[in-house]
Amino acid sequence: MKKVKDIPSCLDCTNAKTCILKKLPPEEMEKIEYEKGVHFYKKNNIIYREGNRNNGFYCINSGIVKLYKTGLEGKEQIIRFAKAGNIIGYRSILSGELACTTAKTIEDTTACFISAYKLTEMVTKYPVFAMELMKLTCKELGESNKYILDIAQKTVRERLAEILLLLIDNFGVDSENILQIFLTREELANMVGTATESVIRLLSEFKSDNIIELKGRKIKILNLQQLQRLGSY
Amino acid sequence: MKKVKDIPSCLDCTNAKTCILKKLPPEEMEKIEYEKGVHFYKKNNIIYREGNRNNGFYCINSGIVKLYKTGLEGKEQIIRFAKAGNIIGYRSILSGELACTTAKTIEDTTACFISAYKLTEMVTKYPVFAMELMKLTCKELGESNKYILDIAQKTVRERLAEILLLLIDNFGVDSENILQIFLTREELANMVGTATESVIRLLSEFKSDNIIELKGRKIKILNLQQLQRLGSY
DNA sequence: ATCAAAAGTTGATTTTTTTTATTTTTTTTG
DNA sequence: CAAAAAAAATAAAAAAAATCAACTTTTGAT
Repeated sequence: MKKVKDIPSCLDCTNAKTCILKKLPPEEMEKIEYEKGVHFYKKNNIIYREGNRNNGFYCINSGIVKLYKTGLEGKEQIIRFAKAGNIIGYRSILSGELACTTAKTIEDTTACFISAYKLTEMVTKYPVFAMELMKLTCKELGESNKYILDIAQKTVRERLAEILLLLIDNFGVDSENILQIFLTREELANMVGTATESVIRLLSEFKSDNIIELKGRKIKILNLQQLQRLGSY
Repeated sequence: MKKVKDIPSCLDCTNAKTCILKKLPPEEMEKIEYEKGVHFYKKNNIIYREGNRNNGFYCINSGIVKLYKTGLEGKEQIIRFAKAGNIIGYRSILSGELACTTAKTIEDTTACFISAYKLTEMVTKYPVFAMELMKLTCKELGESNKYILDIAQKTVRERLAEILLLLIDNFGVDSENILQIFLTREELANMVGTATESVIRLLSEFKSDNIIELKGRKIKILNLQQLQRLGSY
């Protein structure tokens, strides 16, 4: 007897450790189970757009989403990535503003959709959840503030090193020390806040300094310590 | 019959319109009245330091505070300003982290101090307050994210124009169109994220383009429209 | 498998911005 | 009020990064 696979259930979600929804009491979890929607997105699809009014938020079940703002002439500035267990799209609901970023998948992604109404209800009804969500938001705010400092004061080289370290932290490396997120050079540039050519050039430099090894979009970390020195992490 | 002046009371605080504490029920306001501390700071004094563990937050009663991160070689990056009616220092309490910025007065300032314990109590007990605080945090997050885009993609000239517009929004102009916050060129540079000399040069340019007029730290706005065009606001 | 499009690479050039150095002005304070 | 300190202004040189242009490789769709 086989259960309908692929449709994620909050109750036995494998992202339980990191997911904020687990801070809700079990009876509430069950209710959400009925009310939520489950959405599938192919790679490179937009979940919501900067400027939209979100009427709900998303809990990533699997896949990776990039959150970016669009600048003049359409250049993307990646603000952060979201992976399994993370929530996205809640900021604008809580602030009563329009979405400040566009959310686009960079891998096939499954996400649960929970309505804005439900979110405010959860915050109002469950102080533990409210505190936890507040904690999450405040951490994000701290990270954004750090980002401001970095972009304002560090060189492109330092920032690239730091971004690589951040990605290692976030997505880890496999047994061969290969970073487990595969971004285009352009996406890396859009994180660092620089031109694609600059990223290419610097990656080559890191390679000739034996800090990394490149194979297409795969980045193998050869010398973490030196990378940390470069990013003054 | 004269009351003790200078000691601000939440109950008849003149910043009532903007202050988040006003979202608490009256009986709670009265309690805070007894429990809070009132602190006075001279110009250029530090309220708390980046890396500190804050055991409370501050509600600015009068004055202006700059919140900045310190980068390599001690260069400040101003993240935002706080004025009467704003609260500072709450982020690290809620995230359980260390303070991510230093708070320093740029004018004589009076601030009320409320303990971390009280803050969590307020969030847990009063959903309306919790929602309002969440809203505030999420707005701040949106602003920080916008800042990232600007610093990453705009030129120094555009950023300076935009910072001036932001300051006008925040602190207003008097009847003579003079911006009502008086920053050093260095502080402006620390907001824009550039060298002091660049700010000086660009301000001179703005002046010769009849966009602004300078008299020491006083900046008179002559052509708001053109400033907006420059900052693509 | 082939073709077109997208992504990646490289070198040369130009622009922007920072740094350094020096002078002038303003502000502070004894 | 005057000396000292801090801030502002200006110019020139150096460095960092962006842009431009040409070309190669990879990827995805038919």
